[in-house]
Amino acid sequence: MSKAEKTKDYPRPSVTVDLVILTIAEDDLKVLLVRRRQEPFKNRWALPGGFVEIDESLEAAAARELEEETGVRDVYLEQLYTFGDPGRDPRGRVISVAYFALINAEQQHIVAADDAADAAWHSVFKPPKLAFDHAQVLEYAVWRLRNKLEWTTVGYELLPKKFTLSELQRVYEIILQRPVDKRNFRKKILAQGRIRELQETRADGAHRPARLYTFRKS
Amino acid sequence: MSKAEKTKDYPRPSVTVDLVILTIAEDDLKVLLVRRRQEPFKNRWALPGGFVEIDESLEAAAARELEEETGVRDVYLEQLYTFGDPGRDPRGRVISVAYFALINAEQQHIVAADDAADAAWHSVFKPPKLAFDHAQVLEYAVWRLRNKLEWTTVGYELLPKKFTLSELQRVYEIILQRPVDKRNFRKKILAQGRIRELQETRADGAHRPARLYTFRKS
DNA sequence: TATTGTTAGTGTTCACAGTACACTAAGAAG
DNA sequence: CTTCTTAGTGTACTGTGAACACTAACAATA
Repeated sequence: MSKAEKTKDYPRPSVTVDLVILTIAEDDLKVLLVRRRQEPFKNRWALPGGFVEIDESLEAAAARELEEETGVRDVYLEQLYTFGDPGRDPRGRVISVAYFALINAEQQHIVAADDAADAAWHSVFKPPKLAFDHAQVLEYAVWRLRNKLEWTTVGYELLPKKFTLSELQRVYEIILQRPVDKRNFRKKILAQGRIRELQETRADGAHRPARLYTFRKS
Repeated sequence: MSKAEKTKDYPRPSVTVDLVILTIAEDDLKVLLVRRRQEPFKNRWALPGGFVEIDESLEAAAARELEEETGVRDVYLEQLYTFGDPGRDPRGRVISVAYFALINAEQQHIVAADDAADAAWHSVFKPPKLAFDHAQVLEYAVWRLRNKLEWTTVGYELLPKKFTLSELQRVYEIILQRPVDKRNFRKKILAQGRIRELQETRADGAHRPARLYTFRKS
């Protein structure tokens, strides 16, 4: 900032936001990708994103793009990292602020805006070849999600309001890609005191119905 | 990125890097600040920083600014967060990618480049009023450093090659702002196996000399 | 209506890590 | 040789994470 007075002397890069939109579906962790219709990387899959408007905060730009792509708002959204290597976009200098968003199964109605007609969910664990440096961005997002899962309550963002402990456990197993002990898991989660037991159960098959819980936002 | 094809339609923000350069001195955690000579915030202290050149990576820009301000290179440097609220700079849209750097006592020869003649170390715990949103940036840097201290080996970046365990403990106490138990600290640090005992001691006063250790980069 | 299949739900033991806590060792100064 | 100051060391307790197997409740069907 010390030299901001010289603003006009400097050629300015373009600034975009790229979104890693994650959800749980089909017993897998999925990322929303859009197929590119222009060069460069024509027909490759890419993370959704777009330019930051001149009078809009980075977070607002990310939220706007998210809503354009998925129709959802008011979901978990966090800044990830800023990627700005010259050469990451063959058309010129583009600095991209990556965000990651978590949406739950109830919010997965993709309304695919014009510029994202070819949007689809892909497994984050075996994604297609991605445009730009998006493979790196995605990898970092998954790493960050795994870390946050252990220290925060982000897991709940991937579930609907009411959920069973087995569903929550499955979310952890899918993200961490390893089995989790049922008893230890329940003990730990309940000890945190972040969820409230409901006087309700859900039966979904030929077996004992599961008790429903809800996240207690404090 | 999906709309990058329309680059030319968008007014571009300026992009800068701001640096939170931290060191241990005078038994305190210090940040390097520069006094602004122009409006806005004339005469206020600010984090050093500057524009990202069009063909330079963000990290390279940060390293370059760091070297301009302090003369040091090859030190710990990590991207912190990107601040981009419209209005954070009264002159126009400026998006700033914040980095934090750690330098040790031996590297504190500030060579104050032209544009930073008024550079000085200030306590991070009671800093002067800062320009722009730099107070927020600084606060976030300290929070991040505290976290990293517990999970990584960043602490060693603040010490010279050879150091005593008491010096290392003091670094932890200063950053965490709480006393640390000597025996538990030594046990934990030695158990990590990240430092190597040297066949050397240092006497600096009327008391038993302390054994020197060195960080083992693996 | 009894049996089978399937998921829900529950406690205890053990290993390890973090924490609390007090004395001896080695040098310099006087 | 006494005093002062920092370096250096071990043990007991507490809480947390990990391993591990059986009963409960329902639907389906024989």
